[in-house]
Amino acid sequence: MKETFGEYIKMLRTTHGYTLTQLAGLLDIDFANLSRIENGIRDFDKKKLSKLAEVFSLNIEALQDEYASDQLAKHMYEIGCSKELLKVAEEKAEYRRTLKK
Amino acid sequence: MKETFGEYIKMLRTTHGYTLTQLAGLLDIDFANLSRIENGIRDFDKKKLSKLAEVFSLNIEALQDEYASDQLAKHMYEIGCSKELLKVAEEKAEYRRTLKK
DNA sequence: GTAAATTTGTCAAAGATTGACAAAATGAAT
DNA sequence: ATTCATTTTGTCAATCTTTGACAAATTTAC
Repeated sequence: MKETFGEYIKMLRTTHGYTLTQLAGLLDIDFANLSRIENGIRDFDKKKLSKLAEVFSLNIEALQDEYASDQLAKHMYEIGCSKELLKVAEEKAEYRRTLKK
Repeated sequence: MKETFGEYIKMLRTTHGYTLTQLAGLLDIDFANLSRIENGIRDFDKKKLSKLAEVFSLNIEALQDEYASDQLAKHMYEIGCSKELLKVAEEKAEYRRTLKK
């Protein structure tokens, strides 16, 4: 899925014909902040993922992966992550895995 | 470099024969917290990277990359990042790059 | 044993994120 | 062009997280 998590939510919302107010109500969040989430200004609250999955009948594990990959992509984007830096990070992540065993 | 940033600092400190108190003094941080940083309990403060580079005569850009890759590795480790998830994240990071132009 | 060094405990201060509501802007319909 | 619904932006207090600071406990080296 090549879109931000916010764009994904907006797609879900519009294809289901919901307004911000309606979806925000179902998710129990402020509609103005949902707007910010869709536009990438704020993050979607991780704790609300299960509710989001419920509302749109999505697989929760898949949704969590969408979320996690989006957060990681954001991190990578923010640090201006080159291929080389990513490679180093992968090795270091692997190293951390070896540590905790 | 296959170690955490904290381990890297500890290596630098010990090879230079500094105690926690001494290095903490040079970096202007609390020695107890430096201990936590070395042991991965707390993060090194990004804003102190230039001071760290100064103290050990390190290339600042290389040090910043060490730091960034460590932070990314930590993030990857924390979410239990699989190869597949990382691949998706890379694509999403690329997508974000295309957006901001 | 003890002195130095390191680690752990704790908590207040600083910083970042989120919730909430108001107000402004956009857009669609007529 | 006016109105009404919707979306976006502004603001700020509340909440959550991180950091700084110092005390106390533990470990290490002699």
